[in-house]
Amino acid sequence: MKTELTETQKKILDFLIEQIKGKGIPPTLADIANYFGYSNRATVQQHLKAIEKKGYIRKSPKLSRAIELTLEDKFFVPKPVLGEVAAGNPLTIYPDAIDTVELPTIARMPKDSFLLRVKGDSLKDAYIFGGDIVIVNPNLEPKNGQIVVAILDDAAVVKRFYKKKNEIELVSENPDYKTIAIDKKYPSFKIVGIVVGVYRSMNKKAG
Amino acid sequence: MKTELTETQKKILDFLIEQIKGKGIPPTLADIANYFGYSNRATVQQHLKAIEKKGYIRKSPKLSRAIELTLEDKFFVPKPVLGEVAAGNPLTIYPDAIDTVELPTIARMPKDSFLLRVKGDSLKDAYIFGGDIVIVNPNLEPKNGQIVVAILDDAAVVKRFYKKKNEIELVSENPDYKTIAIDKKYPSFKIVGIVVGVYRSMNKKAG
DNA sequence: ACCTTAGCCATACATATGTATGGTATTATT
DNA sequence: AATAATACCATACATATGTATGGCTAAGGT
Repeated sequence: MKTELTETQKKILDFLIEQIKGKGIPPTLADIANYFGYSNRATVQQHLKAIEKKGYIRKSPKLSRAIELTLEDKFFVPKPVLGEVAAGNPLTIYPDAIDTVELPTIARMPKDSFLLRVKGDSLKDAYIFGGDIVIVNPNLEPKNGQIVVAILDDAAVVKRFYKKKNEIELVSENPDYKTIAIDKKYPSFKIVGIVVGVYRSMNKKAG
Repeated sequence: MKTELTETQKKILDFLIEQIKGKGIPPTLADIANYFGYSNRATVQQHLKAIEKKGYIRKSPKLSRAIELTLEDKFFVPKPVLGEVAAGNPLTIYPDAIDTVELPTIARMPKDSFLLRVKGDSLKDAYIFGGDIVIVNPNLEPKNGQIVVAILDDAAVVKRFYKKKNEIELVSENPDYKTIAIDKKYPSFKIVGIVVGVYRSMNKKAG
């Protein structure tokens, strides 16, 4: 059914997904034309018609911005996961996306937030398990007792945060792992963000 | 800054949130007028102007559907929770929303899905705990081993689903609770939907 | 050479959409 | 009684938006 898209059509579809998923509102033909530098909406119109014909989008006639992603029928839209983060022992954080989670449409990213997949079980007493996706907000100040993502010597960890006098304690919610204490001036330490939520898809067998 | 909204304005704002968050695309003035039975777009126009003046939305002039929710800055948007659902013993399901979860914008509801807050711990071995929000999709056929929400004698339960020859088994993921077996013809039994995801906010202390 | 496909532009058109303005009725407040 | 705010309607207008049609070029297949 679905034929391959040409390069140009792919770029336009990418733009559509980016706008719809990211910005939340489908663009008008004029928007698309403007973005790609087309002087004419008819050009866009023809590309959209081609993309629709190949089954990737659906359009309602005469209505503005009425572009729907057919992908959405699958309920799941790919979202990049920035890296794996160790709840147990530190793992390397990857510069690029290392994996793609099938995140349901329920999961539209909060602005500036990002996702990490948790590996290990050091937070199991906080009910966060390996395979869970944590939603990380980098724009919040950590408070004592909150679960944070931190980078320590180029590796990322998820731990509960406690601020002491001269050092910061990162404690696991699992007695098998011991607390990490970091001097506040330690250079290669950085709080990446705060875990504001946990999401777990039920596609794979839970547990 | 933000003044109180009138009843009518509240209803319109609710509709806006519902459309933007649920359907993914802001409505046109005509859409809103149609929904509320207004014969005229100008009526809507004036309401929107009032709502904007009070700071709840932002509009871009001359552009179609260019209604933004100012709430979105807060990252969290209120979502109704339809009821409580017992993971342990059945509880009554409420006709209206009993509570409101601050669901992050990461959590845009899949179409027709709804939320339930889990009470009890019968699913703890499936890593679902009391207080968690389950996302329920009523439009999927349950398969063996999936976690479903079911109504049994006017009470709702969350259990793992298994289809047998003449009966349906609902098993808890916790040895403390015993399996429920229902004859397929039992009248007051109904599968409500399938749990497609679990969300837990980290606002309150986890655990 | 011929045809198809992709990619782009220009023009023209219908209407969907937002906007401005003025009017009426109701209710509450002063 | 006067005033203001809310809620709704009708009409008129400008333009944003989608659509239809034709034409032009480059690349590739037959």
